[in-house]
Amino acid sequence: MANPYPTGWRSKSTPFLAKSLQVTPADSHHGSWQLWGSLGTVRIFYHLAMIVSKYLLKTLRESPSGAELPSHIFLLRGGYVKQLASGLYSILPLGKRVLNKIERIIREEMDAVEGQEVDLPLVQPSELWMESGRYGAIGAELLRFKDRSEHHMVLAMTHEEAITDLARYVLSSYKQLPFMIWQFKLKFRDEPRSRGGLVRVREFVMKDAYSFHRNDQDLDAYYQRMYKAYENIFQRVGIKPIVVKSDTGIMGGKIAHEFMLESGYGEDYLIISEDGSYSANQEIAEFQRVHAKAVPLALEKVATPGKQTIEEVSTLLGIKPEQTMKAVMFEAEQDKRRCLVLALIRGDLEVSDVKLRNYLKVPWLLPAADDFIRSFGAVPGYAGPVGLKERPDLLVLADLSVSEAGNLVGGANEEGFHYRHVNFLRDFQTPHCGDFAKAQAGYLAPDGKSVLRAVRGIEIGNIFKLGTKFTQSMNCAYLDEDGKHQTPTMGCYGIGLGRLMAAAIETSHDEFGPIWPKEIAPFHVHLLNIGREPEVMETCAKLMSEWEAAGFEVLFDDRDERPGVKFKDADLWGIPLRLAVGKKGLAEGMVEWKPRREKEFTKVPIGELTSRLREFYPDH
RNA sequence: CGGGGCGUAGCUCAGUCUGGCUAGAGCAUCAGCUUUGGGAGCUGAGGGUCGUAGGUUCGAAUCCUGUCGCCCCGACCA
Repeated sequence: MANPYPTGWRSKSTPFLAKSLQVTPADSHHGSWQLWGSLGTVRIFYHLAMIVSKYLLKTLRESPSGAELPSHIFLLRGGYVKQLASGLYSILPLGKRVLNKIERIIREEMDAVEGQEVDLPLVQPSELWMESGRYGAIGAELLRFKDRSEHHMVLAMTHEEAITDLARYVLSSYKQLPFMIWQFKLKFRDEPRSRGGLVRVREFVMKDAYSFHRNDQDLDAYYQRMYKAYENIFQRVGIKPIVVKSDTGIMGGKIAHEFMLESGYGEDYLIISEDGSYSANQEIAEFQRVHAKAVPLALEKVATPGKQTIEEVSTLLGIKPEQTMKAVMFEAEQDKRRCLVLALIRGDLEVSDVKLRNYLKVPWLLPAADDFIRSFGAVPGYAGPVGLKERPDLLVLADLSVSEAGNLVGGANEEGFHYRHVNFLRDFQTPHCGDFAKAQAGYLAPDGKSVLRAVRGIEIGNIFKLGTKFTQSMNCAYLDEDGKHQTPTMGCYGIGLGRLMAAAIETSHDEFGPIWPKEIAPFHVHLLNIGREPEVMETCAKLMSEWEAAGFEVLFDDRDERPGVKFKDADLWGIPLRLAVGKKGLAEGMVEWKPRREKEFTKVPIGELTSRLREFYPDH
């Protein structure tokens, strides 16, 4: 370059600035910038180093209205993301760097379990989803539309169908099994309500992995390896998840685990035993019922005029709610027939509709309409199982709290009357007895050895033994040693990247901003100058180029801002190490060394910085 | 989908109840000067069809109706 000071002469009164720091585009073909100093030219490559004055980000002094979670506030204030619409976020360069780091970690862990990375379409033909049966089973969350040639299409909310389609194309022999295919891929879910910044969004990138196996034993073994891989991933991003058993829902699988971050903002309720031996999502959590065995007394009708709720009835009769029986009624469709579901449960417990749905194998349950209830001879408010005529479309389900207890007060199916001393088998029967109750804090753990407590959690990943749900419905098969067609069994494993980034902040922040774990911080080093003296700027330029050459990622805050502004932004950017170069320190040959996690800085001789850096990042 | 709240400058908000001059402040941005260790000071500048459509009125950010958007609680969530 002929002219070392081509543009941007800042100030007539401080011409030395132009010599100390002048940033211009380098040879435009190299996508880099050059810093001029008396040392000569320093070329800066974007992927390794960045100078703040050229970086596309914007920090906010105040948090935008509506942001409540620390992760939401800091991601917006720090310039990591920007909201475009409800549940839709633009990722800015700084946020993208964090996501890239997360991707790198996940890719390494997927490699370690022999995953093969692919990329499948977001837009998919509806036929594919009809084939698996999910087109009808999923509601408005699945976005459906027509393309210009009137083909029915969907935006994929997950990729089981597409992956099974790929698997049935490539898979022919047992010799190919097992294998695992995975991708980082956009998902779209038309959520009824997005919330909490990146915690629940409508469009997001997910790492989704799918494994194919000859049998359940092989799937079980691989599932365990994936479980371990997930533990590695979360540990590396600085998160300590609670792992819970979870609902397998209409996916039809067998076993699933969710990796949850405990958080008061979480959408899921987790049930955990005090001794730590049991944990499950509340949807499916089990517990041990406590009930007194009693000698059945004679059935007795009592007048309870106007008393419909458990509370009213038990108060009137002077008994405890646990001596009553509640009948909760739903409508469901089973075998294409509209059915009345009469769920019986002890008065003090609550019905879990997830458990009901899973037992009945139906996708939905609706509260039953009054006239529908009456058509079965039951009376809303006074409904009970006693005296109801058996019908094929009447499904009576008895929770263990009812079938194993006795002498309960239940509805008489007559306006204003209940029965005392209702007993299972003697007064009513049903083959459908089981666990249909929602577990609550304070109940006994399934093993009876400790008490359950409830915490809220954010789901940050799941692993799922799918079984043959997709391979069967979509006709994915292979030939075994005997030349016979066999259906492979599947597992699927997901992690939402944006949510993971938010979860990392939820786990690690202070009042000023995030404290990024070393492995996912957007940069390794945050370098900043205090004062604009030539020697300060030159030292910064020299250090930057030295570290860049050593492979460290450096963010240099070269702005002509007051130290306070730079420190505040440094906190907001949360880079693990902040190094400040100022005239005073420089006079002693020192630079200020401040890990983000610590309150105070220490002074380090300039000559030792690079070796200290290597100690700070031993894995680098 | 039910309940609640909010839409005024890039961001945070005042003004709306009780209609009335050219629609305001702080922060941010641009220019200049000063300043330089935890979000500086002064001077000046740019930036808003007050979400949108209609209505009432001599006159609407303000009152009425519709509509769109955003947030929170609940329902929902492979």
